[in-house]
Amino acid sequence: MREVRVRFAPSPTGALHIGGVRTALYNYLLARKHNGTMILRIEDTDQSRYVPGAEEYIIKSLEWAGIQIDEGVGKGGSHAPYRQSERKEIYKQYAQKLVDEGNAYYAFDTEAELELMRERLKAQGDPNQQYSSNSRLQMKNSLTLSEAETQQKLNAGEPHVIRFKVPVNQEIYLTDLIRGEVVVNSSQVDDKVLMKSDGMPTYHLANVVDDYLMKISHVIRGEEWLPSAPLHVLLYQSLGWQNEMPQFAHLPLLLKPDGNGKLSKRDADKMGFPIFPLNWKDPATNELAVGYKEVGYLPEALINFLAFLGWNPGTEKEIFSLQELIDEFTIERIGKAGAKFDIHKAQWYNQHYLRSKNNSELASYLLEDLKKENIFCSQEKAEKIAHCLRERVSFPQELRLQSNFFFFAPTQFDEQVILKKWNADAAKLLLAYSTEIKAAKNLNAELAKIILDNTASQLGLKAGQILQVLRMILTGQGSGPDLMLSIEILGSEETTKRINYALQTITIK
RNA sequence: GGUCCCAUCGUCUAGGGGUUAGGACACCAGAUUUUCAUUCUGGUAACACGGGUUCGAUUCCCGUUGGGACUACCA
Repeated sequence: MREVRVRFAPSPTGALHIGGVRTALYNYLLARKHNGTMILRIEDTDQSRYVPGAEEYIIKSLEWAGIQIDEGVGKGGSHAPYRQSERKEIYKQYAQKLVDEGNAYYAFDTEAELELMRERLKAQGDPNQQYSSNSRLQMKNSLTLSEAETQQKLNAGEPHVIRFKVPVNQEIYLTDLIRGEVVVNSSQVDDKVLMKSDGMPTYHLANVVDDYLMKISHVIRGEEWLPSAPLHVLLYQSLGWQNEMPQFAHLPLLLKPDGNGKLSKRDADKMGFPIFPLNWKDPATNELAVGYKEVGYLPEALINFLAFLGWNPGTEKEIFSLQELIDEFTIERIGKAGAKFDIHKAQWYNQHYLRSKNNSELASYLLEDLKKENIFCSQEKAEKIAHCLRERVSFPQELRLQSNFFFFAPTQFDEQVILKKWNADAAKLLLAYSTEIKAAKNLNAELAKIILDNTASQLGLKAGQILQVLRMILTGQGSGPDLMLSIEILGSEETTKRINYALQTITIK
């Protein structure tokens, strides 16, 4: 097997889509598995779609996800530059070579003329109105113009493109690692523009040239590229690189959760889940799209989830660290069918990975959030809170959300709960309990429970009678973490204070 | 419209000529929990359809249907 060199090659037209993260991940897994090289190439040949900040965003996103780049933009390497806009001269050379050898030609057609061509072909009943072997001879290009005319136009600086001269009626064979053999007749391929009139190459030329020059061994990309793969094969052949052609693997698409179609930002917004790894503020609209990171997804959870969208190891194991994914990954086990994106599964992974953290790690999430609100909390207390909340959270932020009553005493109580259980006996027990708790030394959950049971039996009552009320009084909530543990964290002073407040506030009916 | 790709529970998927078609998420029920959550146990639920090939097809082949991608001087 030749040295594995793969690339992730996004264009900086906005934030990195979650599907792009998966593509990057699969590339990365293959590279690491074979001690190969992961390259980041920025495909910024469309100046009109360039979005400032997108490149940095892509790099940061990959970094957060744990996908490491060995070579490329922001990293350097022996095949630099890795930004296509900086490789203009290189593409020009190869385009020239194609023209010189008769595999490409200059075309001077205007947009209006192209439109006219399509209409004409349509009227003729041509099923696909393409600029190709059956129309190129009717157009204004170096195939129809004399050499002198062409040269004259070129010298005059007339706007022009370079088009690929696709061979007539030729079967193009392409082996895809995921889909097997694909055959397409060249008559279905149009004379694609290789060099645009602004002097920039199109994706097709730049991609092939760069993959060749950067010695890419495997092209792993989304299925949306499958239709143009035959064109790329033809390009490799015309450039004489058929023996160095990379292997192709076209990944199944990520589909929207309901209905059908490619997963889009719109769908994600509608269903209420992120589509981008990190927060992204659209510089054009100033609109903020919340990222997976900010919503509280752990990178290891997202990665595990993403890896299983279209790939699986064939065993029943579903929890995989990045390293385990690297060890197990094979292209052969990537599926062919598109995968609907189910955020529930991602949540489940997140919950799993969050729980695998120890109390001190969980505490630091809580502490961080508290700090933003200027709420003081000791490390010890935070860890205790983490301990009693750890089975109840799927996202780090929930630690703060669910622990509010530890920091703020409730001022209002749900009447429904109070009314149901409140009576003279309950009040009596509560008062007695409050007194005992106040006197207790080294109060902990166990002791709080013993005191409650003892107090109740001394009064000939049952602890169960007031538990619900006690919870409401102490936390302001009808449900929550273990009450005795909560009392331990609250401490004897705060606990008695809250009980007494309730006794004063709630009037017995 | 044309070209190409795809098709197992609601979802992600395993499997493969003869299986009680397996797992996970979700959902439902029961148990545990003084609550809720967790946890445990159990349950509902799938081979799109029609033809072949075959002793036998969900699996192989063809077709149909359905879905998707592409069809720009965007990637």
